[in-house]
Amino acid sequence: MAVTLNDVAKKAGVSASTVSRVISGKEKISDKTKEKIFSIMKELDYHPNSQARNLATGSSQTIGLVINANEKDFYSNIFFSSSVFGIEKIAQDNSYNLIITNNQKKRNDKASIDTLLFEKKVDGIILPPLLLTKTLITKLKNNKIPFVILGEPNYFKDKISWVDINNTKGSNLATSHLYNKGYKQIAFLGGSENEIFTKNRIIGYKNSLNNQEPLIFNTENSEESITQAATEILKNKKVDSVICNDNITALILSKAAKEQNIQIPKDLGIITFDDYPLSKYISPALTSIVTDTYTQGEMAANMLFSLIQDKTAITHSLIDVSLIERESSMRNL
Amino acid sequence: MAVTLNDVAKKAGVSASTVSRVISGKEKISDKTKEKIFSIMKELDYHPNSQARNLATGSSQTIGLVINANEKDFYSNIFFSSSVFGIEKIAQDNSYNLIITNNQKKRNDKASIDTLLFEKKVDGIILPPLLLTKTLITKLKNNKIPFVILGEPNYFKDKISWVDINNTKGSNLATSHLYNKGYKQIAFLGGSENEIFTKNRIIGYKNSLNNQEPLIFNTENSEESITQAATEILKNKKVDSVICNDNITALILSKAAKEQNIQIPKDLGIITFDDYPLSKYISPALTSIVTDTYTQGEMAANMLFSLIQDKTAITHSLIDVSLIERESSMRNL
DNA sequence: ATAAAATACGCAAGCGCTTGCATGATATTA
DNA sequence: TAATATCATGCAAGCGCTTGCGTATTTTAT
Repeated sequence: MAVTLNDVAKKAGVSASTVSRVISGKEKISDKTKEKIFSIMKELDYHPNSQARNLATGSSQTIGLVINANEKDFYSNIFFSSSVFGIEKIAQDNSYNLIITNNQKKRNDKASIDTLLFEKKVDGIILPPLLLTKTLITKLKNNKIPFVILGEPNYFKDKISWVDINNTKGSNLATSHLYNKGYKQIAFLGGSENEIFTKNRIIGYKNSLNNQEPLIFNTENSEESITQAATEILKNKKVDSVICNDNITALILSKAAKEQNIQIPKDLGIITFDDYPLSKYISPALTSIVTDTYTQGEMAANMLFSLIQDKTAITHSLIDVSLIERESSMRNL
Repeated sequence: MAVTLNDVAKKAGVSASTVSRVISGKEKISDKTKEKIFSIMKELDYHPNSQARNLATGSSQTIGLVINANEKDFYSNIFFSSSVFGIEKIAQDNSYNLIITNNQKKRNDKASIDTLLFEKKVDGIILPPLLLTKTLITKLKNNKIPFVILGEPNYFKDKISWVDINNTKGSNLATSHLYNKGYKQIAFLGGSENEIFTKNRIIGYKNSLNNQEPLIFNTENSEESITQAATEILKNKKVDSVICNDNITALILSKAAKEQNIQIPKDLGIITFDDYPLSKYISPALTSIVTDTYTQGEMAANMLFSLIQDKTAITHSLIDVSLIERESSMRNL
């Protein structure tokens, strides 16, 4: 049905190999035949069949992105979406396609990863830290499949390519900003230390502390848990400012504060990680640490393509963060 | 390097066809050889090469999703992410993979779509309404490529499969909710009638109006434009309630109102389309029309698989909406 | 017991493309 | 002008799998 290489070759009176070489452009072909073949390709509206090409070459011109997101979880959604845009951008720049698979615990787990890797033959894969088990690493290494982790991994940090947000720096910025504004007792609210990004944020927080004990309030990823921790913070009369692990946490805290007539930023300063587009429109607008997951995605994809070319090109990197000051920490000294 | 069908066949002392048949499971093979082959496949850790299979069968076991999103635009991101999860879910249920391509004007435009479609990378494709030009439709039809539109299309509504949110019903719900709360003069704020979803929302709004003229304030997708329209609304002393086209619009309006000491919901009722997870935590919490884009994605994918099986199975459908009442419209009568 | 039907499997061509090697034509050099 | 190098192209095998057709073997019916 569809027009094939051979159809083009026949019509042009040349062999299939010649047409193939014209398309790939990597070998010398006389200008005359080249033009002829190009015009015939146009005429017949020829499109190479990538399946066939891939079978012959052994490359799929495709990379995979595995995510482990609860479909209805906003946090993972928003994070996911901006990094995926970055990844897709770089893939497209390299004339690659991007296959996305959600790897849910509920579903038949590793099946989807295995399919991607061993059947679809993606040329490389980007994974979230949580999915990275030691057996998976072994499998990937054994099969020489390039991969990069979208975040700092728990194992083999040195032997694996990964990109993370510079979370410790984020906490540094937040902490010193609050001190500069005259706050004296800063608390950290949200997340669990099982999450490596939270762990890093807490490290950064602790490192920048001045004349105070760390005041850490971990939470689970649920409204109740966060509300409870927020209440506890507000009870603690020492605390005059809080670094929140994400926007929802910041909003829950902010709401609880309002209900107790605690004024923001006068009585309580708030900074949040992640700059959701909404957070500048709410009141008080939230001072935020900008975590550029789009760039993180770009970087991850770039690393992956380096690995695809040279399997030994292991690197890591941290995406820089910045602080945007808004009302929630703008205390008039 | 990798284990092939033939390796398995040789080791089992059978022909490749037999192994192939065992795998596909569609033909009679004796239990004895079946078991033998299965155990050898395990032993050798055999994975079928989908490139080869696809070349032989002509199917790619992959569907495509084309989006046209500005990578840094939150609106499109959040919309995109939930529908993509729905699509991916259904793809996985059907043992298909999902390729995602962002079709940016800046980039070489239709190249990405063409690659997906005509190089046999996908068996079908999901497109946003904006990308659907008449030439593309012709091309798709000519090539018998199954496709469904993620939203109501501008052309050929009857001859194309599509799923949209029931936007008119959304406006109906919002309007009658506001009337029930005792508001008398409802305005519609945001969006442009070029967007078909906005158009439908305005139709629904007009249809449910009671003893009032339509009060429509369209905006561009920019902060200034929205702020300006919001200011204008607040000047119009008739208006006592507003249906906003999205959350950011609602927040900008809400902020402007606060600055003028207009009280929500007492002096001004607000309802917004789309229920962002944040909107229940802000103050006033926003009454929202829930637009279930996850289900929309699922539905789109299901439609696509119907089309893949039977190219004539054209259908359309609207995803039901609901209203969640929160503070911004809770006037004490 | 014999014909007919069903079963289990092998053969080989084919899916559309790439690529190492070979070859004839043309250009370069001494 | 002969010898050598360079070009432009063709040949054919191969990538790993599927599938229509054919055949030997077993089962069922008579």
